[in-house]
Amino acid sequence: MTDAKSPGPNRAGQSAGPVAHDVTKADAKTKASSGQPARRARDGKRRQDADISRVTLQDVADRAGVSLTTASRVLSNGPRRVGRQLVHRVNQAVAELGYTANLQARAVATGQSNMVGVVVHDISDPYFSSIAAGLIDVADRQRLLVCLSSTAAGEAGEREYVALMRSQRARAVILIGSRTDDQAKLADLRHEIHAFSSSGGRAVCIGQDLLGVDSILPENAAGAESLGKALVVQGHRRFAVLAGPRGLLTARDRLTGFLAGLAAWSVSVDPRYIVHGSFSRDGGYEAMSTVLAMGGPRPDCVFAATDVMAVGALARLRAEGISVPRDIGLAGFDDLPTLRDVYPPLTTVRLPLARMGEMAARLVLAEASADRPRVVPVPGEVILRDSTLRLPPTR
Amino acid sequence: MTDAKSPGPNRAGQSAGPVAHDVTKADAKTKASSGQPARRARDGKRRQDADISRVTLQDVADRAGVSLTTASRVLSNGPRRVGRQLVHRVNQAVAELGYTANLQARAVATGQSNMVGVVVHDISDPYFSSIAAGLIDVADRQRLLVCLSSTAAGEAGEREYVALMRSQRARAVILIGSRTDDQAKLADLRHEIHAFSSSGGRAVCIGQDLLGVDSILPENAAGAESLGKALVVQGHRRFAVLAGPRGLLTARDRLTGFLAGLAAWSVSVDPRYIVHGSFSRDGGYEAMSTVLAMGGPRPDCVFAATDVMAVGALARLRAEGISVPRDIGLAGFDDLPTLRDVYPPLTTVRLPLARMGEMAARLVLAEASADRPRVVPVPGEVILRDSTLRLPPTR
DNA sequence: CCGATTTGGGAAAGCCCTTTCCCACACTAA
DNA sequence: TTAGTGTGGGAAAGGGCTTTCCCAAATCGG
Repeated sequence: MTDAKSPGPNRAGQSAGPVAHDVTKADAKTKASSGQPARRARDGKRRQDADISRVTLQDVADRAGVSLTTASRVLSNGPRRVGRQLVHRVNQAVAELGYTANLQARAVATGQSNMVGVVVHDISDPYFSSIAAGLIDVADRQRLLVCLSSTAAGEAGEREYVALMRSQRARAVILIGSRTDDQAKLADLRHEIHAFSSSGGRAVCIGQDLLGVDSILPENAAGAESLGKALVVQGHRRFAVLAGPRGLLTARDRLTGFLAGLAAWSVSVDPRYIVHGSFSRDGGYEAMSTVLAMGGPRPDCVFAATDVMAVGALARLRAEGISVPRDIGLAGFDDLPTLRDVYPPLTTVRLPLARMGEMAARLVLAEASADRPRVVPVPGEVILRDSTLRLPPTR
Repeated sequence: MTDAKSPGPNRAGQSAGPVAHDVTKADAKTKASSGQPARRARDGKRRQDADISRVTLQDVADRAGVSLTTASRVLSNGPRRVGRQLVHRVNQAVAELGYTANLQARAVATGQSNMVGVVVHDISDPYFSSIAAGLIDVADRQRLLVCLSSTAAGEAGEREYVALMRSQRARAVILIGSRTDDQAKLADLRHEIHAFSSSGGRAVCIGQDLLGVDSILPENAAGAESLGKALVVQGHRRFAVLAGPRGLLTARDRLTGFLAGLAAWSVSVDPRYIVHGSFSRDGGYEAMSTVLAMGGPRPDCVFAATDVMAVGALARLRAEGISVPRDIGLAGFDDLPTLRDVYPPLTTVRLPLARMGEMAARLVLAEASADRPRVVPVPGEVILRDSTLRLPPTR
């Protein structure tokens, strides 16, 4: 068994013999003519790094017998034209040496990069990965370099990553997910974003419009409100809510929106039946447990603030032998594609997650908004499925 | 009603006025003394970019009244020590100017970066996002910059991304997912990876050991074999296999492993009941359709090459009114956390996905393997759940 | 008190590119 | 002929950082 833990034998010269067009540096130099002391010194130093061969533009220029300038002009497609002959010679040299431009150096020289930082709370959460997928799709196509960070840590982690992106002189940063109501941390984050923006970067936020930057704004409250109304129309009256984490704004919006929807039909919720829990399968499971443990009449419908929580709740109900929807209704939020096949099919509010990611990417590419940040509202669509079906009492 | 769909009231001066330590460039310059023509020219050029203020190390040095060298030494924690006084002055200047080192420039100067490129087929697929989560978790902790690309395109896209990473002088590249048996494309990819490695980068592969680099290797064949045996033991005899895409090696391994497992108990599968389809929900759905459309006796157990396919198959069966496991058994592979609550609970082979990501990250950080690439096998664990339960024929 | 070491500071040479200038050399138009 | 206008090439000045090298001052053993 090849166990990586083992100390490992001595490092031998593994350098895997030269491939077809893998001309060595030495070879290139014999053909090149110039022998400035500067280059000699460099090569001397290079020797230390054993077989690591870094080909530079100078090497290409030497081999093609042109100046560095010309080589650069051929490779970076600027406005300046170069004669056919030389273009060909340069390209040939590039191929022969296996040269690739050093993008870092180019970024330093031009002062612009094509890196985009993306911050999600947890990439393994399908909510985020769906958004990220849309984002990456567009970004890849536009030859942007997407850097991803998973910051379960919250605002602190986000702040830190934005700072990192500023250091990287990234072109843009996209924050996905909800913020909490912690004003101090929020201020920190805003400050960092401000610094990022004023150093020339673009910032986009998906989820909330409170960072003072362009935002993609899912209509959590409105969506939840519509859902609430729809559930009342379906005949449900006694509700429980598995709200998200206390203080998380998305959770709050969905809760208040939902309650407003019920209130529109004069239905209210016993505050004890509003249970907070994390936006996760386990959070839903536990919150559901809490609800079940409570005395009093069992609610006839449960609203989980996210589909993922709903799945947890479903598991808990199943464990208890409570049937959905026969014994109790269950609704979620997000309409995650991954969960579209759970049984029974979940009533939920659909958000076009991949689209939201795409929109964010496009917002990044668009010109920075002139005076005030752009805010793109994204409506949610209530999808009624079996999980809240009101079955005839006869059966 | 908090409807975000409405045009929304005017967003007042949200821009959070200048914060305490937000000293402007101009301010800094009045205090600085030196006025070399070089710097003047630079500032003159800078003016064009309106308010975009890029603070450089030189600015910091000027403000602190030290040399560029000293400032650099304070910030890049090299071996060289600097006096307490100056350290303090520099740090103060950094804070006042809100300076952040330009990591690109640093990378150019030092010749090393901390970027790690990660290639997945589709980040919204929970298989990949689970692995990525583990990976990013470790990488973030080690202050590596994770860049992600979703290349549904296959080897071509992978090759391109590896090339990009070489251009970026990334420290490592991690390829996640299976390759096909297209030898030409594979050779291209290997060649590109070789170029990447010999320019000093590390390469790690998760899924297969055919790129000649360090690999995390899930034991697909062995896992599927065990599963096959277990299912026979459970009493199943007539199998159908929803294999993955033709030519995809992971799919092939799982298929052959499974068949081998059955063969160990002298059970064979009618080749017509081996249906290929994409590694996706829809792929499973369609493959299941094909199986159902076939005449002849219905199989009593279906093995889907991935959990995601199994979910698709389950949906298809449900649509047909066929009950799992009463009428037919169903097994998957991967044991995706996201799908652990589907009903009925899926028999499957568990792969420690997040762990695999972590292992890959650690492999990247470890020294390059001495002579031959390291290969870390990852065993799969058969998990028998209700979906293949053999119910007593009486009921 | 003196040569021998540390210390700690800075000038300048790199790192690998891009871009600005400047120049030589055709051509055209008058 | 005399500008006038492109063209296409290269030297050199950046871009923002690290690191080498050199030197002055401080410390130290005897």
